Amino acid sequence: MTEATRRERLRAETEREIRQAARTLLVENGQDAVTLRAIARKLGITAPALYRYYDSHDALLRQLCDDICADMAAALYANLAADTSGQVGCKVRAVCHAFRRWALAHPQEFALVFASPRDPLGADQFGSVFLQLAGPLIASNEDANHVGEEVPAVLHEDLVRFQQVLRDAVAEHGVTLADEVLNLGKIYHVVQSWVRLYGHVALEVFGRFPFAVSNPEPMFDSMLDQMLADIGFQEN
Amino acid sequence: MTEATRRERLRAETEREIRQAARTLLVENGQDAVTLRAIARKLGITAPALYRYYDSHDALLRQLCDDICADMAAALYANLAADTSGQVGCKVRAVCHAFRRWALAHPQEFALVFASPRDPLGADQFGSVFLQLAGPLIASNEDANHVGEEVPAVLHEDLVRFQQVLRDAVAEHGVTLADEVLNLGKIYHVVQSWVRLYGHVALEVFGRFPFAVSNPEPMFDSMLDQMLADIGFQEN
DNA sequence: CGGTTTTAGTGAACGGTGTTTACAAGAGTT
DNA sequence: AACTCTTGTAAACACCGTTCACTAAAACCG
Repeated sequence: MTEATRRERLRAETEREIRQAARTLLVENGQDAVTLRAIARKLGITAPALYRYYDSHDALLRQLCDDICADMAAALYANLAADTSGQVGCKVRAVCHAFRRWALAHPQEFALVFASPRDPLGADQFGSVFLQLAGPLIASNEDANHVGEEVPAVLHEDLVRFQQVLRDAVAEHGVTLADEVLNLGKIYHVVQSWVRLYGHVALEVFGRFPFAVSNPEPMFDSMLDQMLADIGFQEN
Repeated sequence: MTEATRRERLRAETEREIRQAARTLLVENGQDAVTLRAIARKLGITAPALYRYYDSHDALLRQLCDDICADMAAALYANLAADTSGQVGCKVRAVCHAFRRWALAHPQEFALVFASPRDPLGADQFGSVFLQLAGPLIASNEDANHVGEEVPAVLHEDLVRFQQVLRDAVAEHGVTLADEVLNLGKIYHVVQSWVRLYGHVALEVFGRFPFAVSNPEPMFDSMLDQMLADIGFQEN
């Protein structure tokens, strides 16, 4: 079964421990606490040994970001699967709520992955995770609304590119979409929804609402209602 | 004139230099480069001397945040004053564009002030700067629209509190607002606008749009159009 | 099996960091 | 002139990322 040699197994195990130690440090003590020496201390080895696994501290942080994204994607998919209502609107709500809950429960991870002026955009990065869900959800809402709705002409080029991204994402799930379903108007509203979703969650996680909000969840719900209405889902 | 003693003047001058050195380091080399020793080097003094001015590295960073906020506020007010159209919609657009331009031109500052999981919310923090502008702008649009519009009851309490914040902000400019003008429906839309504005700008600065956007400005303009329509300003 | 190569880990070192402490020198005050 | 307060220094401590020479064990190979 295990085709790996003994050494490869040990190496994989150590690498797993490194990632887990880094993650624990991030969660419990913040980004600045994720130091090579602290990680090494947790594993009972010395700091230079980590260079056998990662080229630099920065590379290790990048790996950490990828792990976090993967975990969040898994959490979102799990919440999506847990919704058995069959109604698309409910599924969208479930995913959005899961995103908010995850961000609030993992503020350090959210800040690291989301709001650092890092490299332009990794292939397996954050937004793509969320929007790989958007494709199938749109696909399952076959109403061809928003057709012919006015979308500024300057945006067409970018929206068509995004349309292709969504089409590819859906294709991986074995579904092909007609242009009437995935029309530009709807795509535009998806982007707008992403802006609002991210805006609300980031403001809440970073505590940057312009006034004290006693309980932001109803405000989030209210925003979701409007988003879903804009995007063309019938009221729940 | 100068009521300060010689020593007080020197101290104030040194403090000014410290702030400026910190700012330069942040802009030119990123947040990690804002080091006590680097700042001291720029001033030709040693690092421990800085402890005569700030309790800790963290306190200095907090001061830096306040400076940045003040500068951005000044930039926004300048752009507001530069718009002589007299039309409120144009003024709103000017401020929003100024915010986006400032964030894109100062990504390091934006990231530091905006997206670090710091203390809940400083008194002179970011959102408040922007929304101190919102009050007067709303005030100058006397149309009592959105009256009686449905706003979820759970949000009333928070919105009333925010209403008071805006009223106070406007009062500082010597204006008092009637409830019909500053009604809850409009307040709600202001908050929603802040969410969208922040969402777009943060996504753009951090490069977290889910697909490559060739030129995000038209998308921003388009969002502003919809925002202004939602909030009840007549089309420009 | 014996010899060789590859690998994972060590320990010491370099230059960097925030911070504390003891101390010196000048400015201001009486 | 004597005293205090302020502003700076120098040395030290513990930590950081990173490099380098080196060891010991694992894997490979004839």
